[in-house]
Amino acid sequence: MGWAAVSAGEDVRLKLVEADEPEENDYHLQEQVGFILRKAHQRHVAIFAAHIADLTPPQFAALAKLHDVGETSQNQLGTLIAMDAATVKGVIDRLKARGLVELSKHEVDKRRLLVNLTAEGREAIERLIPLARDITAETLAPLSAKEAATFMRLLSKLA
Amino acid sequence: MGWAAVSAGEDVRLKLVEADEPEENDYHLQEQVGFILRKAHQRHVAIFAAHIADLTPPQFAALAKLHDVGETSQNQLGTLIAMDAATVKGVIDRLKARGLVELSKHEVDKRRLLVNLTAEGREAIERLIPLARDITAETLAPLSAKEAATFMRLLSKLA
DNA sequence: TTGATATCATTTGCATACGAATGAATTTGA
DNA sequence: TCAAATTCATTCGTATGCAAATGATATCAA
Repeated sequence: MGWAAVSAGEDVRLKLVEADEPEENDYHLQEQVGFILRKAHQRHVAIFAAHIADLTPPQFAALAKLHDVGETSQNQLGTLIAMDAATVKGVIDRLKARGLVELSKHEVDKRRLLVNLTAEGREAIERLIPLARDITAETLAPLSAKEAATFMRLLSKLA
Repeated sequence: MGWAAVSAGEDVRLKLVEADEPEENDYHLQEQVGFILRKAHQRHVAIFAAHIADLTPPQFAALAKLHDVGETSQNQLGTLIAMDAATVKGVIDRLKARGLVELSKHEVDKRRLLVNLTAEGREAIERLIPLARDITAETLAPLSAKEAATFMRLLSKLA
């Protein structure tokens, strides 16, 4: 440590600080919620990829939400799956290129771009939803059922 | 829905399924741990950006870890902050371009690229760490102290 | 010793993710 | 009604994030 060479003077300062406040002087990155949140998300994405190789989580989210609510505008879909306009455009473009969704213009409001599942897209999402349940289960596997319920409740408060 | 035209027959099927298993037939994206994890992470990144505008969370993580452990190889740093080799290279390149880290070759092992904080980088991270504590606090603000402790414990199990 | 492995770093390609700027269309309000 | 504000979508630029391929170097093992 840097203060070893001048330990006498520095020691006094450190002791005073510690006497004033019980606060930890060190900063431990691995204890910060943002860092752990990022790692937990990484782990989940890896689990997802192991179960569903041909779709990313955002792509799955778009299909699942379309399956849930039916035809919507691209922007509205983005709101529903927490993606900004630029991001959702890319996701939808790739799903369209693969024939899983189709686009059409809104009859009345000419600004809107309507997105809908194709038959193939519907078949795909209905086939994948059971796998998604497995993904959720595997992600939460390190927790007991009670812990998982607590975790989901608290995580929801932060999202 | 496709079964509307044959609703009578489908209704029977659905009821039988529900009788067999108490399982929920609907799939609710907003209840899946991966989706909420992604949103919680998004919220944290937004809070981070509001407090520290000129650095991203990964860049901060790199500086904070370098401050903690001192000079290391680029790959080793990546391991410590949970980034693969390709990602950490980009982060370090940008920090180097801003004069916050400096690179050097390992004397013995010529494969390794050593990374270290510059004086400016050290000054920056020491100035920012108090803000990072605020970021952690604000991210966890929706939870009580007890809930936050529980959450951190459970989240760590998933990371 | 040397051939097979393993490690470190780089590069390429693809996929989010978001701020900011832009343009078209719609809605609002004086 | 019509100008201002808003909404929807697109585009650009920047920054992760990871798989896969490659090259250089180091280590291991027969």
